[in-house]
Amino acid sequence: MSERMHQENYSLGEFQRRSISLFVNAASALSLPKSVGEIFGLYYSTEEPLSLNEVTAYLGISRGSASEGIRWLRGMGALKPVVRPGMRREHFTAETSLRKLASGYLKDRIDPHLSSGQALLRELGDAVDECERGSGFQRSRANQVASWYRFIGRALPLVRALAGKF
Amino acid sequence: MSERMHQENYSLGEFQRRSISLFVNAASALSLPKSVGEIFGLYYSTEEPLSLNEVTAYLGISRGSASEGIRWLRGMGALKPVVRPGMRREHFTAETSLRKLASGYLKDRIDPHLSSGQALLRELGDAVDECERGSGFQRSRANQVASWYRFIGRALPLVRALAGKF
DNA sequence: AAATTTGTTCAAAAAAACTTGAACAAATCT
DNA sequence: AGATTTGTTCAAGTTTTTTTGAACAAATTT
Repeated sequence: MSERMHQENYSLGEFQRRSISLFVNAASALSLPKSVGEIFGLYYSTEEPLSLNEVTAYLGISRGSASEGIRWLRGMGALKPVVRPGMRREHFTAETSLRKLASGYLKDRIDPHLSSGQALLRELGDAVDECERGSGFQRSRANQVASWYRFIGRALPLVRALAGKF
Repeated sequence: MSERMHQENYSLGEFQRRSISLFVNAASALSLPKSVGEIFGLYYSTEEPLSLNEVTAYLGISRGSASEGIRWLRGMGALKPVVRPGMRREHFTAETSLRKLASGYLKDRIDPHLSSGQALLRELGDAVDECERGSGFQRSRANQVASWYRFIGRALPLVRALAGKF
């Protein structure tokens, strides 16, 4: 055969396979794509830094998926670039600080919704005020949601802080 | 036309429209279907208890969606059946206790993943133990994830408790 | 410099999630 | 009872999300 095996059959160990299952489960809990869970699980369970190519070889997923997943994980700070001097290309390792992982996730996936939510909340308040006959019912509901947002605004930093203890 | 308008053209007020936007946004933050956000937004912004039929009339969504969405919301305790005696059918109102809403959500969407995760975590630990040469690396990773799960197991009740203050 | 390896991008394919509407059952009304 | 209203279920249709793979660019090797 004239074809060289351009993608060695990297195979996963027991520990890696189980880590991957664990993080795929976590990804599903957070409504993240399965591939993101697989990729992070692989990094988390592998001591050596890995390149994109190695990820595709280990997981048997396409380059597109791997690229996309790695980009996302890196963007939220779950993968750290490793400077292996003299090494061919970019390699990464898993971030293992729960505080950083949590912050990254919150910043990327929650904060945007939170601020757009606050804008909508303001509009809701305006609607009640302007409308004059802001029936007591509407007024009290608007106040209640506002207090919920205040709660969330305080609870999230608290979670980040607590996560730092681990 | 021999057709009777079997679905009056219920129309939404300003306050309702804005509430709905707000909860659609929240639904998206929680990766819930848009229709669920719409339905809860409608209930939250409407003083009178509503039946499924009224929901479809107000929102212009199909009975299937409404049924599905209401079932889900009721299942997690976000809608309360109202016993309007002498009233045609089941009517509901929005639950407004943040503690109950949060508990319901956590119980329905998080707890299941959490316990399946704990099972997987146990398997991971077993894998490390059995394998004998549970390289220090693997051992320490397994311990770390275990501590994360412990953290989450404590943080969630805390969130529930705090949410009770609102 | 040609050939090879590595990574990115993006259109098309596949899969998953959501919605619709029609058939059905149960309750309510005439 | 017959007709009507209300709600459920589920197969089929639609939309959205995710994955793939091929074309391209940059870096590396020979």
